[in-house]
Amino acid sequence: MRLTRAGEYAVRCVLYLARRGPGALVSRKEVAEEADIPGQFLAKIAQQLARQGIIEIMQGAGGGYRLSTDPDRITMLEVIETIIGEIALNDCVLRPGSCGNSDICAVHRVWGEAQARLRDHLNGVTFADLLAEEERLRG
Amino acid sequence: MRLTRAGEYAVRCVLYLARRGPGALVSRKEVAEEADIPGQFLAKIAQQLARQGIIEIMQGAGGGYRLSTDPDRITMLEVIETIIGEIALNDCVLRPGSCGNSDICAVHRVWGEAQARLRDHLNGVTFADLLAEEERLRG
DNA sequence: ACAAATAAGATATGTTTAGTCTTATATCAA
DNA sequence: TTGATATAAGACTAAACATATCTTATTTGT
Repeated sequence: MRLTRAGEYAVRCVLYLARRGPGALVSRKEVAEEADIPGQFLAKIAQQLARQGIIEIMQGAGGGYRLSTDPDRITMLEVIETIIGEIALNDCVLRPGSCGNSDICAVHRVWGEAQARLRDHLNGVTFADLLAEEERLRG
Repeated sequence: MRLTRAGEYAVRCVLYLARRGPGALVSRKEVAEEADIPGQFLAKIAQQLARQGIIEIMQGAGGGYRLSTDPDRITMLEVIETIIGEIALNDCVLRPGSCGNSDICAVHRVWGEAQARLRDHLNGVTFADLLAEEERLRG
């Protein structure tokens, strides 16, 4: 896998919305400026997050973005995989067909295990955790 | 990070050499054919592995590749990082300077931890382990 | 109706990956 | 010492992907 810029922006976007409070409606402009994300690019990313149900997008004047649910119910894994697809460390793990002998491939197993651990780890981190950690780091 | 094709080929190459026995000198042609790696591309990869001291390259007629040491002293992490550089899940973890506020960045910490775990895991797998696992899967 | 805001598709642009081509060099054997 | 075999190394190419930006349309509030 690889955390692309887009994935990083998605995390920043959700984290910023979480900081502004669960119910806050925040304009794209504000998110883009404060989280340092190119505006139009953010629009694309936000659309994916909205399709996934992580955020809600309000159109028209006074519109903007808002978290769909509480930060403690949004995990880093969810946000990242929404943007970059399922985390896969190599092709043959994600698509067994691409590795001719995946049944008898010992390497395959190692990658599968590493991938599972990584996903588990990221799935255990919510945006509420990130907010709490931020508090701790600042305070 | 991302396991590139080159990284995958490197693993296959070392694994094939390990299978043929620690002292075996194997031609590039044989490795390329048996491990299904484009010949010229394998040459590049082998050169990197040789520079790192993982394999030895014998030039000239009758030349080829050979493991420099026992399979139980070569880890997957070593082989992979020889080819793709240090495993990094995102930029700001590898280069703290690229994240403006890495000191107070909670996300940063999560990535750092995930990265450390992944590297530890891959560092714990040697090519002797892979051979043993292959035996087990075949048997 | 107008202004503010996002939606969505088309279009660059740059970087990386993956691989090939070519020329040079090294080694062995006859 | 010549020819065949084999790798070394750098230049080059093609395709894929990432990272946007541009343009036009649509939605919403006043």
